[in-house]
Amino acid sequence: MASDSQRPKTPSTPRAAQPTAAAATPRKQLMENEVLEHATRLFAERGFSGTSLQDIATSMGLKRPALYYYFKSKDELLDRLIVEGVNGPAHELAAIAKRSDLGPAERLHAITRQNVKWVLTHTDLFLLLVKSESELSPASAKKFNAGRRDAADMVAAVIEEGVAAGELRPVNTRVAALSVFGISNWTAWWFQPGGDSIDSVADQVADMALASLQQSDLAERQAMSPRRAIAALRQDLDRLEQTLGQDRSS
Amino acid sequence: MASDSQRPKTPSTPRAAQPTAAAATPRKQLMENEVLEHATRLFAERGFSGTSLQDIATSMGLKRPALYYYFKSKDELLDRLIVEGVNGPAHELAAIAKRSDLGPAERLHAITRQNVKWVLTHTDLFLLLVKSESELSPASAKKFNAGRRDAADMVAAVIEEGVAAGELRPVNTRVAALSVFGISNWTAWWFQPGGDSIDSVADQVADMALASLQQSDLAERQAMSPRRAIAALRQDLDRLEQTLGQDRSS
DNA sequence: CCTACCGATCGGTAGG
DNA sequence: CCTACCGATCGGTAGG
Repeated sequence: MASDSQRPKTPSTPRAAQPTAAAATPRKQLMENEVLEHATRLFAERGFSGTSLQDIATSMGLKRPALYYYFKSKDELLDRLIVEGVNGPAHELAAIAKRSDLGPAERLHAITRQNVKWVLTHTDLFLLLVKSESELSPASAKKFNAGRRDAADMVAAVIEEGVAAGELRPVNTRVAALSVFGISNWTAWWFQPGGDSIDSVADQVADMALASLQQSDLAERQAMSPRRAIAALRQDLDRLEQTLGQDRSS
Repeated sequence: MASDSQRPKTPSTPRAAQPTAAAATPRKQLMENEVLEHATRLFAERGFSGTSLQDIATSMGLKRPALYYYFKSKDELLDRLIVEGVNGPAHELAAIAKRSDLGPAERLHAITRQNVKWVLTHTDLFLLLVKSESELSPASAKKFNAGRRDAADMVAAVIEEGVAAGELRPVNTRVAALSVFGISNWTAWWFQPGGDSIDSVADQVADMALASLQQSDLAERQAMSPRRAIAALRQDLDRLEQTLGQDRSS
């Protein structure tokens, strides 16, 4: 076997610092990730069809055929990215939806917040997904659509629960859920790294999403039991007392 | 001058049924629009780079070079569509923003409603704009960005006014305005012609957009004058009376 | 609005 | 990971 001067020799004892099988081919894995990152950025900017493998190779200082050492085809490259984009946010959102320590309104807020944060920390991948949806392989398109549907169903279920609990307004849950995704996802098009932080934007957008569906005090009072109406009156009196307390002459 | 057998002769009296100069070349104009429509649909589906002139020609039953009888280049075709997409909704939105018969909250609702209706009646053109932004000529990109900025500024100004009037919550007006566009624009990705009507969806989304920024009764009461606090108390009493009236035994 | 043609570039492969 | 090459397709033009 000819020695490869480019590749540093690994220690002769195979068990040294290799906890997983994935670490067996570190060099190739590293380059693979490098290709994926460059491809994500370029596909997001110019679209899948608008980006040639030549573009990707040039951006990495490689010749185009070198990419075939890591990927079978341009389509496989895209499919790899799609899987990443579909599976990435799903688990975190599902985990929030299941939390029993939060009411439905609180979960809706947390989900929106998390969704915005994911979009803004994976903007290239997100824009790539949205722009290249029509160019996916049939298998990837199926996964992509299933992931989108599951996410919408999950949010719709939380909203449904919130409506039943009287925390949210009675609405078309499908329209409401998709609108929550709309307000979240659109951040990808306008967020500027120089201005508000990702956390700040996520908070503001989550506040708006929750407020857009929250039961107003007025509507709540209109459907109120006598006992709760009296409690509300007491609150109003407290508030009035406070207001007058600030200006005793009135 | 050689006569053109393809073009039907116009009546010798030039004032007959020709109100505008645009009607002078009806045949070519008609075909031009036909090309634009097919191009819009295909560009929206597969993107600008993902659609060849061959695709467009085939979809119209023409050979590819025939398209050059109507357009100088593929880029000119795109630019023509961009202008349509940028100028289309701008006037209507600006008109609503200026209406003095409506309060700022009402104007925000009307603007959102109109925006959703435009997106859902021009979905192909809208998706084309969003997907092909990076492939625009420098001149078109400039117009496109200016149009987007103007629209956001206009909505931000209405929101600012609503905050000053106490109708809307104090928020970052830029984030709020862009979020209103987010909830509106995203309808392009999920609206299904079979379900709720465009008007119904536009109403629901506008309700959510307004609610997302509307001053809650609670916050309003907290900043209330004694006179208004007493009025609110009276309303609460009315409501309590009504509730008890439905069940005199309690 | 067509046929015939152009150079450039595309994704992908052979062979090392 | 490179050089050299493949057929296919791209946008655009000549000439009618």
